[in-house]
Amino acid sequence: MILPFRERPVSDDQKPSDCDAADRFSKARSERASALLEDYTELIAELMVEHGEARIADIARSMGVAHPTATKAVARLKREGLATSRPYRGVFLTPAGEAMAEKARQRHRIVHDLLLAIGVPAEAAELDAEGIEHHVSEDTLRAFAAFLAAKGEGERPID
Amino acid sequence: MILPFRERPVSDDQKPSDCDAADRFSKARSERASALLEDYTELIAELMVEHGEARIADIARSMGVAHPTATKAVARLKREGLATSRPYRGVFLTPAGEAMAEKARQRHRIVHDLLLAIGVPAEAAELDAEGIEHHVSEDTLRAFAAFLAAKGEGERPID
DNA sequence: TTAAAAATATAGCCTAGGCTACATTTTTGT
DNA sequence: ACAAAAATGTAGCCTAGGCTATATTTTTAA
Repeated sequence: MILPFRERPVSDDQKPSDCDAADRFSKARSERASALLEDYTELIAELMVEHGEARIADIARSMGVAHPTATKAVARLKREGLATSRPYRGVFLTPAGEAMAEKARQRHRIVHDLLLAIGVPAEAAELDAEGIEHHVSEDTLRAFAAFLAAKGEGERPID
Repeated sequence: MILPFRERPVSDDQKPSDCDAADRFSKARSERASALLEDYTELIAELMVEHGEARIADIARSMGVAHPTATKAVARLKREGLATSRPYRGVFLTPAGEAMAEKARQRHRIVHDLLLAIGVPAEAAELDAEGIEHHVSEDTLRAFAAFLAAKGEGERPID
């Protein structure tokens, strides 16, 4: 016999520390949704530095997608006020886009360094950081940075 | 002037350790795609243990989605051979589904423990583990486990 | 300078994963 | 036993994010 959810004894439901599974899953879902935008802004910023411009073809190649997919993504970036572009010209980040890219870059670096500090092989750290970075909250990031600082690996002269 | 990608000087392109950005992004994308299936199998397994059955309503509530969304997800689980169900009855995991749930549970626990060991606040560890777990490779998981073992926190009597 | 090549745009299709609204079946309680 | 409530199913809509195919514009090179 199944009781309606709210009438079930609380202790039977979840541990007190488990602040409702729905919250965790919702958070993870919304992070997944914004992950792509962060990836694109981060990549565009990187291309600007490396090549002086960010072309659709380069973006598509680096993201590993067909160019119409990159075009669509850029359209969404523009819609969200993160980028600008004009037909047949490169893509540029707005200040908001730059800010997002910079935050992503920092988070990526810290996550990557932490994985290395934990003893994760370099190649795995490289690959996994990309997925993990989008799910690291401010609190967690702070803890990572503190851990790195304590290990004396907080500074990286070359990036 | 922009050269076609393949003709650009390699050193200008990316660092040698950067085994093509496209690979990283593709990996992250495919992980995002399977993350939901893992979440559902993990949740269904948990509901089976806690309530003796996994109803659509409970699944939807715990995932924080409307029930038709849960129904669709279950349909996909069935299509992929991870679950079975009959109209107006609960959902059951196949052996493949059980295996996926068990792997997810293990990964979740190790990631969660690692975050705590690093010094992440309990609440943040709880929330972030949900998103992070899907992006942790076997190599990285092994490194996490080794780190925990070295810190003497590999064992957790209660789970 | 002009034809070929490369880059970009656009149209149209697909799947996943959300949602609401509404129909149907089970379960519950009197 | 049966009406009300709860659970489930189903239809249909939306957006994101993939893709291919085809048109158009820029760039390159002969």
